[in-house]
Amino acid sequence: MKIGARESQDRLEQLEELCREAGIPCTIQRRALLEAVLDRDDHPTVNQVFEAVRLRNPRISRATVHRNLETLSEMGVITKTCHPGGVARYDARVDIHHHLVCLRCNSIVDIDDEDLNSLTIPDTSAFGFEVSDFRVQLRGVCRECRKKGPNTNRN
Amino acid sequence: MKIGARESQDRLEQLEELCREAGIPCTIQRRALLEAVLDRDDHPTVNQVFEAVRLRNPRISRATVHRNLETLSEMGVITKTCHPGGVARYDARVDIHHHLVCLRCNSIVDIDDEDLNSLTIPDTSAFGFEVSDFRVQLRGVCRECRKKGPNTNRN
DNA sequence: CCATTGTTGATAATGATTATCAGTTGAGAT
DNA sequence: ATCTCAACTGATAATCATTATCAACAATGG
Repeated sequence: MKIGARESQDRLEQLEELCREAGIPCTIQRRALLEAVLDRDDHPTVNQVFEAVRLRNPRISRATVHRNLETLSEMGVITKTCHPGGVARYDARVDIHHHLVCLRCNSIVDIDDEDLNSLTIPDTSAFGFEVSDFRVQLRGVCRECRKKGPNTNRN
Repeated sequence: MKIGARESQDRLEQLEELCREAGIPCTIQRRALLEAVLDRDDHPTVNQVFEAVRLRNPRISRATVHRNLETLSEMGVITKTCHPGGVARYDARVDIHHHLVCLRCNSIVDIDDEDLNSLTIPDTSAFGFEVSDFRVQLRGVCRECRKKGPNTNRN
C-alpha cells in the first residue's frame, strides 16, 4: 500500500532537516526523487525512478538519479532493498516490514506480520557488527512465475 | 565456516543426480564451478568464482560461469544471496542460516541462531506465493566500515 | 547580492550480464 | 567403442547498470 499524503509530507520535511544538519544543499532534484519514490508502493529500480521523475523534470540526468537514490537511502528517508537480482532497488518504506522475494523473476512483495516484527535480534557484538534494523525475506516463487509452469527457466 | 569434505562430496553427487533427473549433461565446467563455490566460506561474486576456477581450468569462459552459477542455484545445490549490492553473489550453504549485511560495503557475514531458525513463517497464500525458505537479514554496519568513521560515504 | 561549496548534466569509462552462434561434448542407444 | 543428438561451451558482441570526470550551475549562509 502506498504511503499516505501526510506521511509523505513529513518525509519531505525530514529530508530538509537532514540536509540542513548535514550541511548539504536540498536540491530540487533530491526533493523530486524522494517524491517519486514515495509515490509508489513497489520497489523501483533506478531506471523506473528515472522514468517517473523525467516526466516532470525532463532535464534530470540518469547519474543524478543514481547518486541521489543512494544518498537518500544513506540519509534514511528511503531504504535500499536486499534481493537476489542484479540491479539496485529502493523502497519508500523505512518502517519495519518484510519481503516475499521471487527467486525466478526477482520481484518483491511487502508483507506485514506482527510476529516477525517482534523477533528478537541475536547478539552480533562478536562480529563487531552494529545492527540498525532487519528484514525477513521469505524466498520462493510468486504467483505469476508459478503460472508459467514448474520451471520455465531452462532455455 | 567452510563446508566439510564429506558434505562437498555429497553435494557433487547430488549435482550428478539432479542433472540425470533433469536430462541435462553434467559437464566438467558445472562440476568445477560447484567445487569452487563449495571451497569458499564467503559469498563470492561471479567474478571471484571465475578467477578461482580459471586457475585449474584456464579455458573456461566468463559467460559459462554466469550461466552455470545461475543454473546451479536453480537446481538448489548452491543459493543466490539477497543483498543490497549491484552484483550477484552466491553461497555454498543451502541450509537455513542468516545474514549480517553491511549497508556501506555490501559485505555479508553468516550467522547461525536457533531462535531465528525456528521462526514461524506467516501465511502467504493470499499472495499466491509459494515460500520455499527464508533468511533473516540483520542490516547495519560492519566492523571495517565502522572503523572508517561515522559516515565516510559522503564524497 | 555575493561567495563558497557541493551539485548537476553530459559524457565517457567501466563493469556486469545476456545474446548469439559455430564448434564441442556428455549421455544414452547401438 | 562408436554414433547421434541435444545441450553446452567459448568467443565475441551487444546491452544494461553504475561510476568517474569535469565544466557550468545553484543552494545556503553571510
